[in-house]
Amino acid sequence: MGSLVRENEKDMVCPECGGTNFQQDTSRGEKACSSCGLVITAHHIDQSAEWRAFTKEEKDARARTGAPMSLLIPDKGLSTTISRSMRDASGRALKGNNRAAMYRMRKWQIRSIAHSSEIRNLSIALRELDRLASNLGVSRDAKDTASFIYRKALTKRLVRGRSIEGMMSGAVYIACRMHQTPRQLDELADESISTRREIGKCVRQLIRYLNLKVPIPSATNLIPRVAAELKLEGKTSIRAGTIIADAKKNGITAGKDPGGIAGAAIYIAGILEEDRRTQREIAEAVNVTEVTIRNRYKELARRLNLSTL
DNA sequence: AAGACGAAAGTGGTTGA
DNA sequence: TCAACAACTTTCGTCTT
Repeated sequence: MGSLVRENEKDMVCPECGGTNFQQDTSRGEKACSSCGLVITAHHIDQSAEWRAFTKEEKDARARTGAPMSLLIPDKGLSTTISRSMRDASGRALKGNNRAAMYRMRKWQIRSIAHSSEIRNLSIALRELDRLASNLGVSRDAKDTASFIYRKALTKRLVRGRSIEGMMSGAVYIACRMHQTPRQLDELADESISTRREIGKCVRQLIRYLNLKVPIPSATNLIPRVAAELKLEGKTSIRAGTIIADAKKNGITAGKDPGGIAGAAIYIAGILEEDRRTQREIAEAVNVTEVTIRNRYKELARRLNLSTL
């Protein structure tokens, strides 16, 4: 299925303007023409399994058939422990080879327990990832990245002492930024049990200890998603994009909430292109208040000499 | 009546001593 | 660790369409 889609993409031409460049709006599964904004394909549905398996055993274990496995029972009740007393069943001390063998077995057993606890953690975490990704419309690529980040965090023991949900939310947040489809901390916090504050902490930890380089969220990247949400015409979202580009050149955007900038740009573009949205609608879409939209928009209008406003 | 505007006070996060 | 600070929010009264 995947290859088919990719082949079609290669020689795709926009029926509206004949353009050949397309912008992927992964949050909605939409693809839009870069020059006129026409939405070409909507609703790519991911029909593949949300997990990956490399061996038959793994596949069998994860297929959703067969008796349910409870993740709430540690080791599914099958664990055995080897004591460190180094004595046999009748209490005699072990000697020589036996002793060494027992020591090795114990070591491996401990390792396997540690390993299985990671797997348990991961299976909970990946379920959380699925939930977050589908509720937030996160692309498959970003999802993979999030899962990769989480695994790294797990092996580096960063999850210890923090909630799985918070860490996973942080991983998703970072992954989205890396894929140029930023979500806001508030959006994550709405879907997660964790608070915005906790997620923020996790994000900082992840970036610091995994040495991730994460692009700063830019207002530009917010446009496609918001445009889709507000059903803007193509020309309007393009106009908004150029306004933001101008604003960046003039250095007005530094230190400002990208949501506010994007909102203001869209508001202005709406007026200029006769495709108006109310401040309230926009404010809701970009998660800032109307007041912020107003402030940014007045600032933009003044600094960019947009006299028609 | 809905939308836009702006003042004033409050909040959470960053910075620099 | 604390205070200062900028950006943003909340709230609310007023003006405009």
